[in-house]
Amino acid sequence: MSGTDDNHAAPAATGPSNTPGLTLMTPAMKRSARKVDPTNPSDAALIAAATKAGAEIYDSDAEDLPGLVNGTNKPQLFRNVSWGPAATDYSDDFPIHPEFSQFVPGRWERMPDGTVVDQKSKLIVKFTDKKGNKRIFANPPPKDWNNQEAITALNKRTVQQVRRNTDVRFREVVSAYVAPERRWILANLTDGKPAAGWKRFVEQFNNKFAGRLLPGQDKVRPVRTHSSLTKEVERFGPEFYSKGQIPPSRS
DNA sequence: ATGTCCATGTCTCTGCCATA
DNA sequence: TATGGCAGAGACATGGACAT
Repeated sequence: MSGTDDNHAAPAATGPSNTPGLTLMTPAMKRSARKVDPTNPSDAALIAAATKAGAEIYDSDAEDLPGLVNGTNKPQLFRNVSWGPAATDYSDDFPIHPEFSQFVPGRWERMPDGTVVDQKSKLIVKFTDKKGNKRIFANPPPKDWNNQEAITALNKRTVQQVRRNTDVRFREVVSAYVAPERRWILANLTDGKPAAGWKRFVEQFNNKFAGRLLPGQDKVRPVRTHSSLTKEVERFGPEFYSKGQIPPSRS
């Protein structure tokens, strides 16, 4: 993590397990690392040294427009602002592969270089879509930047905008558990738990499946983590595994 | 066309417990 | 008491379905 910024979000090579034609934009930092804690003195100092995004996005101090924001199911969570000139400025850069790091709770986000930036500037999303058209999406700001429900809704909306209109993706497609994997899980559970502990269970599962091509499948099975397997069992234990059955798999 | 919901998989935080 | 590994639970992301 030293020296120059070779860890900016960048178009990563589309991995072998990724859908062809799509570009994977990996976030430079994990969510937890990007969160900023104003309570922490060193973070507070960073915030004090940073500059807030200005009225070109919207005037934060101006009165909101009357009425609730349109275009959202949760208008209580968002401000109905009057957008600044940036929302209609087509002279900017409109990348084909837009970068986007999901909003984190709090107004500020930590960057790879250690500084913090105002997430307000991420509300206006600009890119060139798959048809070559310049697009601008102005997503209303949350009333409370610390409200995770608002942040989640904002992230979902923004990511959909990118996903529907560009070939950029932010995470590799995950593959669902298939029947042979689930049969193995069922066969190796005792009273809903692995007899020899989860660690062993995960190892054995991956020895059996990870990297293998199963009959009727076109892709190699992925490595599963502890969390993935315990969640699978937690989710389907009561209705299926504990009754000696496996959950239905599609395909 | 676009916002949200649903189902599902993964990441992350927290607490427990054995041991140093 | 401090530490490290592990398990459980909750947060949250994704693609597709659904709604308007």
